[in-house]
Amino acid sequence: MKVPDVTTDNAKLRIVRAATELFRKQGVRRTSPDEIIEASGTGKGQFYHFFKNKGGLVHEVLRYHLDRIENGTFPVNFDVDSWEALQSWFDAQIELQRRYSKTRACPIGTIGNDVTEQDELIRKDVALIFDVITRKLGNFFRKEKAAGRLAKGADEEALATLCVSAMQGAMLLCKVARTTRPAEQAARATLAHIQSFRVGS
Amino acid sequence: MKVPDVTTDNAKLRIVRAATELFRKQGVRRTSPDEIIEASGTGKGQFYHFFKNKGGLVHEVLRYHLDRIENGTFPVNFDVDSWEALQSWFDAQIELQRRYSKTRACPIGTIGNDVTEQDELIRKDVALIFDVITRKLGNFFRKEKAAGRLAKGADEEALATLCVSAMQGAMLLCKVARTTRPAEQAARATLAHIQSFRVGS
Amino acid sequence: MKVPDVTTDNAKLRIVRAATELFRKQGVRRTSPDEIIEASGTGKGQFYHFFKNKGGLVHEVLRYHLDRIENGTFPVNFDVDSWEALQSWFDAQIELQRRYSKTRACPIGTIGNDVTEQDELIRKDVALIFDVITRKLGNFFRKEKAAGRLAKGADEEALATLCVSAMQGAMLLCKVARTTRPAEQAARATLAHIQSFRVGS
Amino acid sequence: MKVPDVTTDNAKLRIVRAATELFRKQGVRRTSPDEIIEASGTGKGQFYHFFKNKGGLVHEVLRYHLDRIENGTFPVNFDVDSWEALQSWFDAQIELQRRYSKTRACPIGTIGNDVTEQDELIRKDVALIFDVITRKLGNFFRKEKAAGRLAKGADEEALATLCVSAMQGAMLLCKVARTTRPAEQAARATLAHIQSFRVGS
DNA sequence: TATGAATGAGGCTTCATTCAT
DNA sequence: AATGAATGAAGCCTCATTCAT
Repeated sequence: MKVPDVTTDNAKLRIVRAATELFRKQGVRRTSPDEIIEASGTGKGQFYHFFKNKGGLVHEVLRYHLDRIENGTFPVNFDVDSWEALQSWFDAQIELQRRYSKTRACPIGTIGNDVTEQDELIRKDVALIFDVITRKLGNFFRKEKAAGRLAKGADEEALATLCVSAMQGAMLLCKVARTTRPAEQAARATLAHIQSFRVGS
Repeated sequence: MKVPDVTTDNAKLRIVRAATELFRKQGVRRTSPDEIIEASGTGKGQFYHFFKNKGGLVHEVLRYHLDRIENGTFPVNFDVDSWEALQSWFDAQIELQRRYSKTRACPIGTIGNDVTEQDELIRKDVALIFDVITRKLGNFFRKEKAAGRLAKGADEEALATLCVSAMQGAMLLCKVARTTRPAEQAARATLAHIQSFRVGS
Repeated sequence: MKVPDVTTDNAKLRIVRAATELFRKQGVRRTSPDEIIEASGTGKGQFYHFFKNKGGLVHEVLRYHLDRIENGTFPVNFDVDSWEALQSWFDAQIELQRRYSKTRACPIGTIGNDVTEQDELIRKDVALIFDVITRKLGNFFRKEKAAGRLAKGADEEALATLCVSAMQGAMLLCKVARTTRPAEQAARATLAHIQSFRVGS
Repeated sequence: MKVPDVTTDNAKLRIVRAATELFRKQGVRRTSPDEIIEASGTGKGQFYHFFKNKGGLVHEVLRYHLDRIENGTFPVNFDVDSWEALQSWFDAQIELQRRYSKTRACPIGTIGNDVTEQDELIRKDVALIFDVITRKLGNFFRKEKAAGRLAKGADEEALATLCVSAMQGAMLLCKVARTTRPAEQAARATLAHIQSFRVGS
């Protein structure tokens, strides 16, 4: 498996990267192939050579996100393995909000929101990513419960879903209100809820 | 003198209603003036006679939502005044998800997600609505605290923000996963968290 | 003949006046009925009650200009009856340029330039006005020649045409160059030419 | 390998040429992109592929005029280098009027008249062209003065400005009066004025 | 691989005018 | 004489995609 050479290589990767950034900034629908081509410094032919169509590119962008989530190069680390890491998980998202205060910072959520009934493939891509994320958080809770550090009654999956939902929703509120407050409140409340299940410590 | 018949009459209202439904179903961006004109049985000139432009219509649609929220005719009742009503508030949203399982059910969130840096006016409209909603939930918590039925340490506003965030985010997860599960889990967890602050009862 | 009462009376006059100003500022084509209606504080029905269509209004605006030219209330006085008045005629136009340096100041020329093959009626209106203007200047030259103050060889009509042409053309140059220089140079040269025919004095 | 055939090939040039002609005939405002696309036998996408927008096309059309002025392929020759050439310069414009008796024949003036406050770029393009033209005429006068064939007191630039202004204005009069008379009179008078500065000969 | 010209459907908006009251 | 809703053609432009080289 070839490791892509970032500097010279690979119009394809350049397109994926340019698209990733543009999709995060303005959403999929508002980003035209021309814009991506321009930003990536490639040509029209390249685009349709590498990707069947715009949807094909979105698919690859989502794969790219998933890759980064799995190898830990995504701006937020989903491999939570300690209570500190959980705290950091929330903090990282608030930090993203602060940095890009005018846009929906989560690139996955942004794409998910643009999905329509038509894009079955993409919908599944996004679903898969949220699934992976939720499972990663859930794994931490399951591990803690197994270790007797989380109450028996805690529903690990529900807690994980709450984390993801609350932060995704909070980012929407942050975006429209132009403040990081909702994310901070949602994060604090969610964490408090989870902590209430902690045992011992 | 003609008595205005709400169902047939009144091109402006017909446009607002058609747009409301289309925006909810497919988002603002994917809905063209032509489509709205067609669906409302009006004409191009009407559209631009009543609304400065598409953004102007979005503004009116949001005002329409706000009106319905305030007078209780919105599909979800935000005037929560009892613990049962709070439970219903969550249930109503899950029910909406179930009904429109293929789309993002919350019409406000859908519009909010389509907002860009350009639409300052609309962004503020959406922010206002989320503010009203959050305040309404917060009012219930404040009332309960005042009545001694909610722990002193509870942060009413944070709880309200969590409710709204969690459900907005959960609806995104529901949409991409085509299941109401995330909404159910998020609702249950959020409610459990809030209940943990209840006193007496 | 009724003297229109400026303050209360006469939606029609209000429309004509608003249109006159808008046409001068932005040309006929760039000015829509709606804009005129808005500026005149009248209603759509008024407009089409008083004028058959937009062209009909242009016709009336031109009549309005002609009236003002004939009764001396136009911003430039065309009833030249002395060499000083001739000088003033040039100066007034340069002054108009200075005042409205960003637009073609002559309201007649502006309308004339917007005329197409279709607007036969309006073309004739404009032609008539330029005819009246040219004749007025010509009359002065004829009078002076009759009085022996202008050389026998002078072609009065050609001189008048030169005056009008040079200033109309110069105003175009002024507008695109954003300076009154062309008008000043054209005026000076034209005047010098005419003066060269003066006899005695 | 295809040899580019200027008449059929090259959509961009075909668009510029079609636009040039349509702009001259009916002005910029009255000419729609669709009309140009139709006349040039191209497609909508072509148009916006080659030109940012309609204004961008106008800009290119003006550059095209300037190119033709500078390389002598414009219908009027501005490289006046003799008194006969000066006479021809006037005659050519009268001839243009005769040929297109129903429209404003000067394509530059026609565009200049359509310019609004918004089109800064285009305004400057037109100003530049008039500048070039005026300078070319002025150069002839300067050369003649240097050679002692034009009176010392003659203002070369003012004379050039008079030539351009008078003919531009006269063409407006011609258009509205549907006769070439104003152009003939203005030309004759202007020439007479200039001749009065000739020395010797 | 790579380039960019070509295509045409459709999106948003303006405009001049007519109609019902 | 007055109001403003209704109409639909047309204007300008963007977009996703295909084609020729």
